[in-house]
Amino acid sequence: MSDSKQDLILQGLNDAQLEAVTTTEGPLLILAGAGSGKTRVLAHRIAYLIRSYGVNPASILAVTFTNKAAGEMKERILGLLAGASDQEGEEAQLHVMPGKAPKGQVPAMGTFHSICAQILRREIQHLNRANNFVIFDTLDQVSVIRDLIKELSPHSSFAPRAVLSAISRAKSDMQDASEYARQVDPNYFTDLVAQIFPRYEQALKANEALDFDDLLVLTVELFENNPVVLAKYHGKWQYISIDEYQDTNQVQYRLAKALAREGHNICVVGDENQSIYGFRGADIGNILAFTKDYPESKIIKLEQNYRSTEPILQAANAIIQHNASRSNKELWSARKSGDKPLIYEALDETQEAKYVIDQIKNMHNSEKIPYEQMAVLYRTNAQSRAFEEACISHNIPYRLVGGVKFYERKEIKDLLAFLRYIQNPEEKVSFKRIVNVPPRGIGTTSLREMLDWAAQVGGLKQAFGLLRDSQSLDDIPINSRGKNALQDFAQMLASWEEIYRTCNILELFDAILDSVNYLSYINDGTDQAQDRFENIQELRKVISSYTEYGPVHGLTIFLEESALLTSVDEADFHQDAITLITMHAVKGLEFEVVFLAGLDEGLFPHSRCLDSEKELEEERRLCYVGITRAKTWLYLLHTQMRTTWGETSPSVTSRFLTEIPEELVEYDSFDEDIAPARSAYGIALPPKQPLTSGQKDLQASKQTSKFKEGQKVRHKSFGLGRIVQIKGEELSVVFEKAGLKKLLESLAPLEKVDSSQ
DNA sequence: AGCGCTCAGCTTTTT
DNA sequence: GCTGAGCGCT
Repeated sequence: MSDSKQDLILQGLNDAQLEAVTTTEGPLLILAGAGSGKTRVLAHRIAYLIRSYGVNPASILAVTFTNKAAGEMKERILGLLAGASDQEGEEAQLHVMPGKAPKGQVPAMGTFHSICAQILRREIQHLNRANNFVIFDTLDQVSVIRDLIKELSPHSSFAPRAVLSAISRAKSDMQDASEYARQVDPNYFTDLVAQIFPRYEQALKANEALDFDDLLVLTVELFENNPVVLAKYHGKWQYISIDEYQDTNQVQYRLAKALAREGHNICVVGDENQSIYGFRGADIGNILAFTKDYPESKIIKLEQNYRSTEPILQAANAIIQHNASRSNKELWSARKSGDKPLIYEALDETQEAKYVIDQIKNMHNSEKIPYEQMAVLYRTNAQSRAFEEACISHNIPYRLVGGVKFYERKEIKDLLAFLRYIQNPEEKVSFKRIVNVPPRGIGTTSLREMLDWAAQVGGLKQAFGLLRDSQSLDDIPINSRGKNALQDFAQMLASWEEIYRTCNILELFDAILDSVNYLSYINDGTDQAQDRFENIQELRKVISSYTEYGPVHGLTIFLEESALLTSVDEADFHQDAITLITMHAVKGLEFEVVFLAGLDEGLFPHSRCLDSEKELEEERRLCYVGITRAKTWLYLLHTQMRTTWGETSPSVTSRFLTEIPEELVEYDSFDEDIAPARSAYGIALPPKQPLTSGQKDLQASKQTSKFKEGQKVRHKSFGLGRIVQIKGEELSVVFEKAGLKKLLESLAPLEKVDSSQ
């Protein structure tokens, strides 16, 4: 180890960062504000451990928030160790995941879920479960729960997803079905959940499947009940770091605790102000409890922000000030000068998108900002649509993060189901999906008969064996037509299983495509067919990168990694394109230019969070996360009206916007009384275009009302407000104190207010 | 058995 | 305004 290389690792760090990097022994809590260089610190710290302490890389475990982050950190560390410069602009390597690490000694890195999956793949037999378990994604879970609801409460109208999230919440709090039933407030809904919960767990077991929560829960169970296995991993991982610790839930917390053995070389990094996953059980309490759990722990605060300009930070700080509970860190930036955040009020979401795209074009052409340095952030995935359409019509390249995921598309799920079923022949969700795809004459009746019979003879695998080999098929209780079709299917299965055992995953994939004629099944002559075809080619390309693992193992690794990809992992960051992304998924990323769209009450903060102060504060932290993604330019957007589910209704400016003092922001051509979007209205919607019913109403209303939209008014009891929409007699008015009210013009005690006052 | 049409629910956020 | 479950027709 040369001094110059060690210098490189410590070079360019500020005092606090330096201390964090060189504090290697004992528990360490790093409170790292947004943009304070925590990723850099973590990478340098690991490089330092290896280079200066001679720690074996294989005895280091780093838990990251996405697999992409793990890949990037791995690159950085390798760069540092190789003596390369650690400057920005490293190529992010996609699909670098723990299972695919090159041979040799490397740290274990990945999300909690992917690390646990790997542990369970080796150890789950200690819990009497099958090693070839499949991982159920949300759609698989919903399908199981839908069946159970139908069975247990055929006429109930509860959404499977609501039941699922109740179960998932319980599991991430380490409650099993009976504990849930004991502890929950009984009502009609929770009674149903309590009934479904144990059946759902049984169904998973019967399918030899694990859901996302199981990966964590079972690993904790394994560690807490099996000292020998735990000792093995204690021996393996001496140095542990966990990123985004403020977003760990109860299971993850228990996992971290179990792993940090006597040496307590555990380093956690987090920021209370960026805790945004409370809805899935994350508990800020975990980061606060760290110093209690480890009394000898050291705390280091990183308070210098290297990312954003001071005006952007001021806006972020102004908003977070409104949270009663917040961390007392004061972020500061050396980038003192810069543009203030720019607020723009659009007429509706279409105009909002148009404005954003115009600005993006502008920035790209005149400021020479590459597209990849610009991002549009929003609260809900549904908002992406308007931006996608605007990008398409203005020829702006974009990448959509999240939304309908690649691996959730029908054709991809189909083909994955074939692979999954081959890996695990007892898994019925996949089986049901593929048994009649493409249609081969196995309908609901035959399927039911097959499943019933399989249950009697000891499982699907057994049943298919009998179907192939049996001398007297007459004994098999399936109608003859279905039986023939199932027999043919059994033959196909047998040939795939042979290929599975002897050939690589690509050969298996091609054999399936070929023997079921999947491509011609997909090709129905519609526009979608081409998309589907391309998706299949894309899938084939991904699969071809797993051939090196050989038979059996290649399929296991591929299925595991594809199931555990995060939305950020899935996105292609290689081309110069703007990013469309939710504020949840954007955590950890940064851009020169950030557009925060949809700052309307009910959307952001979301209506479901309005009646709980706790959830409202989480929304505010989400806003803080969004703002602090911006390095140099920040746009804050809201609308006057918005269309959801084909219904147009007036919007109310988000409280988050009004929480920023006026002197900290600027307005884009915003006139106090006549909003700019109104003047753009005529230009943007020439009469040639067909009008929606809402717009027609708006037009019609203009002649009859004595008020104008945008008009300031005073109401006898509600006080000052502004008219946002006129539909005939009905006025929608947003009051400063009372919020949105719908009033009848002929009855409401309303008077115009002079705009000059 | 399989296709196509209609209607309902949907949108918080994610592994 | 979209997806997908369910029903009815062939």
